[in-house]
Amino acid sequence: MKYDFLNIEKKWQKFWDENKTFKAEIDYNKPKFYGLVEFPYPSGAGMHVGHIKAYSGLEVVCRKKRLEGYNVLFPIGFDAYGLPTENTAIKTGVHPRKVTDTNIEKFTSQLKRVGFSFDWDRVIDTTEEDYYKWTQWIFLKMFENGLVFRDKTLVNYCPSCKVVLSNEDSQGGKCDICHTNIVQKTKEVWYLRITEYADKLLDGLKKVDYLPNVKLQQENWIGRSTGAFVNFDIKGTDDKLRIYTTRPDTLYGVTFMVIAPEHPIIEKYRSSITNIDALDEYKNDCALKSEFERTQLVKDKTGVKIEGITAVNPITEKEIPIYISDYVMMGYGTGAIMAVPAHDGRDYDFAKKFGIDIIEVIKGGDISKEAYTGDGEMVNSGVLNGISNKKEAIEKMLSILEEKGCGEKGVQYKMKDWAFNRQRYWGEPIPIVHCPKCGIVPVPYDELPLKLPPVDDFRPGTDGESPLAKIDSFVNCKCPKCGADAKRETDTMPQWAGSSWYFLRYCDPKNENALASKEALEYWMPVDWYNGGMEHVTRHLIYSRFWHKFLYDIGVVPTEEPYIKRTAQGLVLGPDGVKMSKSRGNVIDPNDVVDEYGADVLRVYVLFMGDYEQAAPWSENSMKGCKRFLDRIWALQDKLIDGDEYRPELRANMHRTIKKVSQDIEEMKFNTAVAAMMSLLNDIYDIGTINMAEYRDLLIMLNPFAPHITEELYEICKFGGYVHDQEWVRYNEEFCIEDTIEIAVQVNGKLRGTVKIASDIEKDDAISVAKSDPKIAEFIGGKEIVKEIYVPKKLVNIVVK
RNA sequence: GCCGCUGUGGUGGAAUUGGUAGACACAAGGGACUUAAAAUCCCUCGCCGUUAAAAGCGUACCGGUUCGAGUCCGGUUAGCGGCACCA
Repeated sequence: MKYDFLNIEKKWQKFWDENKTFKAEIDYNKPKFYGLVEFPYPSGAGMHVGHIKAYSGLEVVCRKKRLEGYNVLFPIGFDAYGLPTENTAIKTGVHPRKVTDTNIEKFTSQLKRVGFSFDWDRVIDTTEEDYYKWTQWIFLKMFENGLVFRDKTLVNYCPSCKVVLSNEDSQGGKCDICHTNIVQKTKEVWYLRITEYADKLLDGLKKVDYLPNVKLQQENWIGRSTGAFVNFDIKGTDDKLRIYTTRPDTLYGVTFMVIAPEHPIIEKYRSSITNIDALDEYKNDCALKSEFERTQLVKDKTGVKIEGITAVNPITEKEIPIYISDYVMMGYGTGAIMAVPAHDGRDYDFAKKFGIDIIEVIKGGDISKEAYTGDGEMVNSGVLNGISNKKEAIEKMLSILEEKGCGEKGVQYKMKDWAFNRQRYWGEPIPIVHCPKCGIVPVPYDELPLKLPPVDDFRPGTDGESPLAKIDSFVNCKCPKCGADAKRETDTMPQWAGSSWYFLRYCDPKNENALASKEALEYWMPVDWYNGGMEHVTRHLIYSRFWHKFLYDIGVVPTEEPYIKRTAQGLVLGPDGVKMSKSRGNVIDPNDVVDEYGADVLRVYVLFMGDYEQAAPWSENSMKGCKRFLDRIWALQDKLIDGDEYRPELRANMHRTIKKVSQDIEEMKFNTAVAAMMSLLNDIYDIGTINMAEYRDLLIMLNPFAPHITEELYEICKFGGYVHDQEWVRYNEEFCIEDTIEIAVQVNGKLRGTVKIASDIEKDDAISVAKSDPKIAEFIGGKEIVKEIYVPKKLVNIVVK
C-alpha cells in the first residue's frame, strides 16, 4: 500500500480536532505536566521553520507525557500587540485589528497542518478585551504597590519607530524592532520599578533549572555590583559630590573626579564656574553624538575641566580637580566618579590626555605604560599600606569611611527601570487619568478593560504623540476621584506587557472574575518546562519573572518562580549556513515542506538535524533521509508476523532502544532518539520480519515524533484503539544486556583486538580469555606483565614491560 | 575590553563517571533491478599503507596527568554568543 501522507495527515488532524484529543483535563487530582512554548508573534510572513523546531521539542515531550498518564497542558496563543503589526498596517493602510486577525488565522492553519498537539480550547490572543483587561489589572496593582512611576530623564528613543524604548529593547544601541540607531532624549515617561526586584530576580535563579548560559546572561544583565558611596566635599561649600565606586580601597590614588555632562552640580554652581560656556558647549556636543559615535570613540577620551570649583579627597584631604566627560553616565551610580588613573583603564586614558597625576597604590604593574587592574600589595595608602588582600583592604577602608561619616557600603545594578509606555496605537491603553486637581489617578478596577478605541487613523503623531491623543472622545473624561474634567493617558503599553503573564491565563483562559482561578493556578503552576529562544533571555524572560514575582508578593499566584525549567532551541540556518532572511533569499517555507514531504517528515527532520540546542543549516538531502526512514516504517506492515512478545533475537535491542528514546526525550537529545529508532529499524530489516508486539511498541515509541503515520499504521494493523491512547513503552534493564558481548582488549592502552565473553564473566576469567586470544598473545609474548585492568562490559587492558 | 561557549571525516553530527573515536544520516563511488530514469536493494567510504593484511597516524595546536584522554589540567590559536566607557 502506498504511503499517501497528504490524506493520512489530513485525516488525523481532522480526527484530533473533532475529538479534542489533546484537551487538558480539568481533573485536579491527576499528576500534571505543564509544557510551554513561546507563543508566536503573528507576523504577515507566516510561520518560519524556526517556529517548527521551537515547538517540536516540547511537542514530543508533551505527547510522551500524555502516554505516560500525565494530565498535560500544552497551550498556544498569540502575542499580537506591538510595532511590527502596526508598521505593516501603516504601510498597507489595513487596520491593525484586521492585520492581526488575518495573521492569526494563517498561523492557526499552519500550526494545525504540522499536527502539533496543542489544546486549541485554550488559545489566547493578547489583543482581546477579556485578555488585556487583566494586563491592565496587573498594571494597576503595580501602581497601587508603588512600582509604577513617572520620571523625566534621558531615555532611549527610536527616531524611525518614533517611540521611547526600554534598555532591553535597545541593546547594542539599536532599536529591537527596526535596528535603527537609537538616540538619547530627555522625556517624561512611565517606568516600572523592576530594579526593586533585581535581587529577587538574581536569587530566584539559584532555585530554577535553566540552561547555564540563560542564568549567566540574566545575571550579567542585572549586573549587580557591590562597592561604596563616598562623599567628597566641594571646597568652600557645605555641599558634597557623591560618587559610587567598587574600589574604595584605591581612595589614596584618586587624583581627579569626573561627572557626567548632565550632572546637576553644574547648574547649581553656574555662577561660581568660570568656564561655564565651555562646559555648555561640551554638553551640547555630547547630546548630539549618537550612541554609535560614543561607542566608536571609546579610546579617545574627551572632557573639560571645571574651573572655579574643586573637590576634597575625604581620606587624603587633598584638593583635586573636577572634570566633565561623557565617559561617565548620568544613568549609573550617582553620575560622578572618583578617578584612580593608576588602576582603571578609562581613568588612565583620561589622565594621560589631560596631564593629570597618576599615583600607584597597588603594586604589581607598570603604571608608566598602562593602568594596573590586578591585585597586589597596597602602597602610598596610609593605613592600608602592606595589605595585599583586596577584600581586606576594601573592608578596612569602608570602616574608615563609616567612622568619618563620609561614605558607606552600596549596591548598584546595570539593569534600569523599565520604560513602559509607547507612543503608539496598537497596544494596551495605560489605565491612568490625568486630573488637573488630583494629579495621576488610576482608572477604577471595575471600569476595566479600558478599551482601545477603534479608529481609522492609527498613525503616530508628528510630535511624538500617541495616535490616541487625537481622539477627543477617548482623551476627555471625568476624574474617577473628584469628577472634574480630566484627560486620559494616551500612550500604550510596550509589546512585552501581554507576554509577561500569558502562561497564567492558559491555566484558566475563560475566567471572567480573575486572571485565573486559584485552584487552576495551584494545580498547573509552575510551568514544568519552558522552551524558547535565547533572544528572549534579557527581555521577555526577565520581564515575566518580574511580573510573576510581583504577583506572588501580592498573593495572586502560588509560586515564586513561573518556570521550573527553561531550555532554548538553536536556530535553523539557511541551506547556505547563514541565518535565514528574506533579503538573502535563503528562507525555507514550512508549508512547502509539508506539501512535498509531509508534516511527519518535517517534524522528524527538525529534531534529527543536529543537537537541538545548536544552530544547524537546513539540508533538503538530509531531510530526504528522514523521509526514507518513515517510508521504511510504513513498509514494515508487509513484513508483519504474529507474536505477542519480543522475539529473542530482537529483545535486547527493543529494550535498549526504548530506554534510549525514553531518556533522550527527557534530556532533549531528540537527534539521538531518532538515530536509535533508525538503528533498530535497520536491524529489523536485517532480520526481515517484525512481529505484532515489536511493531506495536515501535509505533508507540515513534508516535510523539511522527504522530500521523503512527496513528494510521496502528489502525491499519488493528492493534485496537488509538495509538495516542496507549501507554508509553517500558523497558527492563535486565533485558537491555545481551548474554554475550564483545569487549575491547588493549595492550599498553592500545587497541589490539576484541573478544566475545559472557556479560557476567568474572575479572580473572575475562583477562584469561583476552590473553588466550592469539593476536593478544603475540603482543604480550616474552614480556613482563605489570598490570591487568578489567572494566566490566567494556575492556581489558594488559600493561607489559 | 569583560564574561561565557565551542573546535571531531567531504557534510550534519554520535561517543555514561576518562574505557573499542566517527553511532545515525547525508553526499560521493561501485553494483543489482529497469528499455531508461526515478524509487528501491546490496557493497565501499578518517588518513597512510597493502594484492589483501599487519603496522603506523588521527578528535584545532603545544605540553601535562593516567594503564588508558575527544573527554581532566596548563598554555596557544581560531570561531561563535552576550554585554559593552557600568566606575
